[in-house]
Order: sequence, then C-alpha cells, then structure tokens
Amino acid sequence: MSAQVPTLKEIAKRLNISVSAVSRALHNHPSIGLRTSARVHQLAAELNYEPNQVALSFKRSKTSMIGVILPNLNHDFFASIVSAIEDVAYRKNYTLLLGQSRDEEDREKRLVESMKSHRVDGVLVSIAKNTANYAHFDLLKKMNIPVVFFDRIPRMPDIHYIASELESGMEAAVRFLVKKKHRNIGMINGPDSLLASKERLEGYMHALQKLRIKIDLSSVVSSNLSREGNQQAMQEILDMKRRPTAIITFNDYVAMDAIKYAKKAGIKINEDISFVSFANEPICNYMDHPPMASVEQFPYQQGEKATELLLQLLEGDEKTRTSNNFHKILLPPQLVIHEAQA
Amino acid sequence: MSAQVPTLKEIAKRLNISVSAVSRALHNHPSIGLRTSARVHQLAAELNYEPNQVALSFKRSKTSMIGVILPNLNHDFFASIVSAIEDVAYRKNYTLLLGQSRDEEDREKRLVESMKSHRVDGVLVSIAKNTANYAHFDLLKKMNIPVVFFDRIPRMPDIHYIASELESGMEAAVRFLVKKKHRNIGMINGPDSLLASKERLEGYMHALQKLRIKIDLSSVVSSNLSREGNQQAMQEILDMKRRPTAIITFNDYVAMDAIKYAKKAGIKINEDISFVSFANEPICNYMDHPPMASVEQFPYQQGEKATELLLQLLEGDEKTRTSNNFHKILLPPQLVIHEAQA
DNA sequence: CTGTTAGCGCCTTCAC
DNA sequence: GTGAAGGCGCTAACAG
Repeated sequence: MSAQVPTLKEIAKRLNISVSAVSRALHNHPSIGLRTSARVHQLAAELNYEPNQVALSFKRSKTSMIGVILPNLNHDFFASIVSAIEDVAYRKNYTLLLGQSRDEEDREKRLVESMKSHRVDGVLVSIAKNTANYAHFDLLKKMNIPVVFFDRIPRMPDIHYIASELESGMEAAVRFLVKKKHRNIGMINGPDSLLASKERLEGYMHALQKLRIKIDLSSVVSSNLSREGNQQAMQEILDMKRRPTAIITFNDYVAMDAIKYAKKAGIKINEDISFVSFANEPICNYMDHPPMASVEQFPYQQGEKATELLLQLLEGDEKTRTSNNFHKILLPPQLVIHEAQA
Repeated sequence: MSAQVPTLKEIAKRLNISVSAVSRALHNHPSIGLRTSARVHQLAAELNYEPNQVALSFKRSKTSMIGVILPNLNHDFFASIVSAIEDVAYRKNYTLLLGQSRDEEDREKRLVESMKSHRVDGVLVSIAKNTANYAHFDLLKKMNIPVVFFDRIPRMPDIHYIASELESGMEAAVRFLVKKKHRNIGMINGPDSLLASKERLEGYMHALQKLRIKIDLSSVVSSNLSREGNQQAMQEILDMKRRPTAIITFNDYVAMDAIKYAKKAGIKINEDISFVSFANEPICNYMDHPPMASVEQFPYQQGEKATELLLQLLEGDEKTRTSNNFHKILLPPQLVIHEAQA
C-alpha cells in the first residue's frame, strides 16, 4: 500500500475543489482565495506533491532535457566538458541525457535515435572518430532539434559548432620547438577521418613554411589513437632513417603511449627526442617525463560556450532556430609549458 | 515552414482513417487490413514518424530513463562505471539521466529532486563524500523509485547496494607489504564521513592484528582527498618520528599526489617508502613510479551488477520492489602488482 | 474567485 | 476490420 504519487487531481479530490483551482493555487495565481491557496499549499507539502515533469513535458512539448553525445568519458577532456555542460544547463533547469558513442558510428546513430524519440530539446555532439555518414544528424534538424557540435566537428555545411583553433595551437607548438633549435619535427597525427587531424596537419605545414623550414611529410605518421596504434606510430618514427628530434602528438594520451614506448627503446625523453602534445590533461602533472609542452584546449570553456549557444538557440524563437545564421566558434588554445620535473 | 513532427493524428488525417487504426497498423495488430496496414507503414516511413517517447512515458507512467548520480566523472573509475551502466541499460532500452554531485551534498539533493520530478524509473547513486543527511533518498522510496547505491554507500538501513569488499582488499594490501618485510605501515585514509574509509581502516587493523603486528594508529592520517589534503597528509607522514616504510593510500590519486610530494622531498619511491593504493587506475601504467600495487575494484563489473540489480527491481512486480529483501552485494577486489618500471 | 472544458500523443476497451 | 471514446497530469481559455 505504498502511497501513490500525488497529483493535482488527488489534492483536488481531498480538498473538494477543482483541479484547476489547485493548479492555480500552487502557481500563486492572484485570482485564488487566500484560504484556498493556503489549504492547497499545505496539503501539497504534506503529500510531498511534485509536478510531474513528464506530464509537463508532454503538454508543453518541451522536455528541458539536453542530449549529450560524445565518444567517451575516460579522458579528462570530455569529463570536463560534461561538467561544464551540466553546470550551465543546470542553471537554466535543464537535465542531461548522456550517451557515449565509444567512437562507433552505429552507437552514435542509436544514441541520436534515442535522444530524438525522447524529444530532448537540443543536442550537443562530439562525433565518433570514424563517423562518415551524417544522415542521422540531419534527422534531428528535421525534427527541429537544434544541434551544436563541439571539439570533434563533422564535415557538414550549415552547422553550429565550437572547437579549438587547432591550427594556431599547432603553430605555437611548432614555433616552440623551432625556438629550441629543432629542425626535424615529426608528428603523430590522428586518423584522417577527423577534421582535427587535418587541421593539425595544416597548422604544422603552415608553421614550418612560415619559418622557412623544409617540410618532410614522411616524418608525419598517423595513429588510430588506440594504444597499439600509438605504439606502432612511435615505432615508425624510431625506424626513420632521418629520425626527428622532436615529435608533436595528437594528444596527451598518444604522447604518453609514445613516450613510454620510446623510453623502453632507450630514448631519453625531451633530450634525445622532445615531445609536445595537445590537450594538457591533468595527469601530465603526475608524469616524470611529460611532454615538454601541451596545447591547452580549455575543455570547460568549450563546454560552457557550446551549451550557452545551444540554450540561446532553444530560447530564441523559431526564427533564430531555423535561420541560416550558423555559429562557428573557434576558441584560441594556449601552449602550456610543463615545468621541468625534479 | 519546417515540417511539424509527425504524429499518429497526422498520418490518420492524411490517410482518412482513424488514429487508432494507425496505431494498430504500426503495431502490426492482426485485425488491421493488409492494404491499410501497408499504406500506414509507408506513409509513416515517408514522414519519418517516430513514436513520441514523452507521450508514451506519460501514458505508461514509465520513462525508461535511469538516473545516475555520482561525485564526478574525472576519475577513470567512475567513467568506467558509467560505461557499464550505459551498456547494460542500453540493451534494455533505458537511457541515462546523468548528474555529478561534485561531492557537494546540496547538488546531490538537487539532482535527486530533478530525477524525481523527471520520473526516472530508477536511480543509481554513489554518494558525495560529505553527505550526512539522507532524507532526499527516502523521498525516492516514497515515490516508488528504486535506488541502488554503488561504490560509495550511505550508512542507511534497508538499501540495495553494490560495492567492493574493501576490508579484504585492504588485508591483501597489508599482507603484500608485510611479505616484503614492512613492519611499519602507514596509511593515508579518506575522510571519516565515508563508509569506505571506515572499512579500509578496519581491514588495516584486522590484517595487522592477524599478522601479529603492533598497530600504531598514529601512522594513520586522513585526507579530504583534495590535492592539498593529500600533500598535507604526506607531509604529516614524513614528519613522523617513526616514519613508516610503506604507505597504503585511499586511492591512486592520493597515491600520485603523495608520491609526487614525497619525491620532491627526496624520498625514493618504493625504496625508501613503498606505496600501495586502491582503484588501479589505468594511468598508473604511465607513471615511472606508480605504487607497487593497487587494489583493483573492477568498476565496470560493479556498474554492470548495479544496473542489473536495478533493472531487476524495475521489472519485478510491485512485490519485489517494495519487499524487505535488500540486496547487499560485495564484490571481491584484487590486488594488482605493477610490474617494475624500466 | 472558482469550475468546466479541451487538448497535448498514444493506447486500449468497447462498440459497430 | 475499423471507429469512437476515455484517460494518463497538467495548463489555459472560457464561463460563470
């Protein structure tokens, strides 16, 4: 006999008044009698009445839920982004429906389906590394569900997104190494399918070009970002006849795998080969041999901006939402130099 | 003029049949004519019709959403748990409503409120480190929303939970160190408010007692688990007149802070002072001086079990849900010895 | 001041 | 085989 979840109807019945009177009383509608109002409020409190958000969502066709789809949570980078999203969303009374694609296009698709059928008000997405088909995102548009992409952006026209200005981050990385007298700078990039890989490569080439250093694309290798892929990439570099004296890696995890692997091969980190990476993950602080520097991408700020943009789209009128004014925000990253370890 | 989201009504109107006919057709109800059924299916596909999950939730008073409340996502431990929850939930078509308490009781409370009003079908919770008042969880019970706690369990009677058998994990840690000839084993524990701290301490004492080693509680210090707290705790240990030769830490993050701090103080890790910790976070693999061993707590399995239990409660009948049969599952942890680093 | 009504999308019972 | 009606909880327009 567990007490049923209280409803307006229940309160109305007990008080012998109409449902709408109860509703109005609880909303402190001016036209409700003081006595009635008080009685309603009291009983509501007694019963722990709480508006049924599902009914409200249904009625208003607005769920106050934001869908978040990202590759995974195991990197501090994404965890920070989620924190930011949550913080901003929460202030505006939105809740998070979360899903990890695990970098699988199928899962990503299913997640989009799920979010769509749950009628989230908007979606924040960082795409899976191999997603090539973007039809599932178009469906969201058709449903009038705004989408803001962050960090990993699809190569689609007409989208809103927030990401790091990777090219300039890369240029800073290259400049840093060149200033340290490196002239043969290798790179472990991510998979070609990611826009982010392309941008890094372009930054790399531009920077070298500007500095009038010969570009040797044979010292650029790709990894699929798995541990094995990273190790293999490092091996490729070690095998080069003209081995680079510095390596820029796609991110800190790649750097960590590469560094560990290189160490085993007898390389002195940041002496024989210097490393610079992206993301500036907090764990770098715990390594004895972290990369010399890492390009900080400010995930929290990225998450904030993305959410703010999405909420703005949500709260704007139909015009705003469906206009052809697409926001493409690039945040400047910042090269952070790690203090030498003891 | 963006196409409105299609509904049964819309399809019915276009086909000049009734809403219920459409509904039945889409569910392949046998009593619907073949022709009609085909026409309905076709139009539905054309319009990208998709049942409105909100309406369904409303009607069925079941949202197919599971609430997940945990302190944060920045530890791989919790990220893995979320992955497990998501995997299990997804198989049964449940979606995740996620919130981080950031170890603040207030936020935790607000999250519970939010989940409650969104009428999640059930909730998985790992409590904030300072949560002392559990009234908000009682409210869930009153709403007939089952709760399963994981990892961080409140000191409440009559709850379902899954956690690691920390005592035995701690005993394994102590035995390991004693076998390595340590007789003066210190400990950096977590805050007293956590049950997990209490259990570690008990395991510590039991183990020493069994091994007939004198217990010296002055070599046990507490940290609030912040970086500063961890450093301070390490300092306290370094200051001891009878400085321990080994330290067991609350988890790997504490260990990492302590190790880094000790290194700066000139301590040789795992020589002057040996470390053993809990959680066995993957980043240990990247450290030059990880703790000698870490108590693996199998977060993924914990998440799986917790979710399976919750779903079982959800799918059971009212009897199951409200019975006084509370599941208290303890998973045996396992001491993992880290290979010596190169 | 308060009650009645209608409707959001869907399913289900009952009627034809 | 198909349609009509009712109801899940809530709000808002319209009547009194």
